[in-house]
Amino acid sequence: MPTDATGGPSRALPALGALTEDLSFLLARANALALAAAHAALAPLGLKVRSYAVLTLACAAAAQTQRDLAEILRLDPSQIVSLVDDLEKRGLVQRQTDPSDRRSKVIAATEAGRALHVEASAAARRAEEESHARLTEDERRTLGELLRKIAFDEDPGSAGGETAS
Amino acid sequence: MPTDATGGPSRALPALGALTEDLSFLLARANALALAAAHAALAPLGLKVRSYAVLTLACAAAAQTQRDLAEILRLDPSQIVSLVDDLEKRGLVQRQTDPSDRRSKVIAATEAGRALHVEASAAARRAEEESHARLTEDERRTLGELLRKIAFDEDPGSAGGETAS
DNA sequence: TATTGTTATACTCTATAACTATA
DNA sequence: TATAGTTATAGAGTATAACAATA
Repeated sequence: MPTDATGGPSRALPALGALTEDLSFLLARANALALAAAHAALAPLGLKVRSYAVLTLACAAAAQTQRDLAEILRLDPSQIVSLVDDLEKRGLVQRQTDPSDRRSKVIAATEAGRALHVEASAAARRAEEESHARLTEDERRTLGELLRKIAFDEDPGSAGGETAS
Repeated sequence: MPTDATGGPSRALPALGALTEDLSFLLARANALALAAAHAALAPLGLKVRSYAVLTLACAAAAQTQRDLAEILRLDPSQIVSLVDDLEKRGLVQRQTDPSDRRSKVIAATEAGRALHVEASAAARRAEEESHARLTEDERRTLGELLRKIAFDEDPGSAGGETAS
């Protein structure tokens, strides 16, 4: 029934031992919790975290090709296809052939897509609020800074180009 | 090629926009990075993050049944079976029928298992060191505290029993 | 020849339900 | 009857390779 090597809330766990000190374990668990909350919040709108991310980018100011989306979301281009397929079938986004390079397709949100995104965005925020309820505004800012260092500020000198999983 | 809605290191991404402010997005991305580093570090030892976690618990002081492992790792008991199967075939852990309740099986690490765990633990630590390189000792402690609040300290009054994903 | 989007395929992971043996 | 472990199966998710259209 559970999914990730992480998961649920409180309920005293047996003998977790040193694991509660392990940053990677905590990261995985916190992420699973936030992910679960987001999924639950988006489900009523017919969205998953992935499709919500695509819709979000489609609503962004700058137009993005599918290739862009794949890079931003670190997904394979072939996975973007099915995500966009689904959103397009539901009239939430449109594929527009880029005139300057007719191989590329720019993904643009429709009016309906933008409307749904407003709702979805609010739902996602509520979910985040729920899973981060124990953090003060200050703590959230701090957490953001620290996570950004791990997620983005990697030393350019070190690792080559890790591929997730 | 990529996997998670997150992933790789630096390399300036196009138009990430407000996403860099989104705690959930940062959490997912940081986790994917740490996970990827751990997987890469453990692979040469024939372990994945999951099997390493099981081996770690099998090496712990307190004896754990498969049911315990399932709860701690938030995995379904049926998934524990195949993880333990694999480790047992390789002579790293043993299933011992609990005399006090012959339905249960306690998972215990063998000598070989403990030896491998020492190596694996070091590899995991090196991987963590790599993905958290930009954090000072102080920052890591802070990050741990904040993540623990999200991962464990959930308000007992709120959520019932979310199931990851 | 290289690249974008697409399709197809295999493989892993996850979710469920049933079965057995014990209690 | 309830629980621990097991098995089986269906569905997501992921990884790869190939293909058509365009550059």
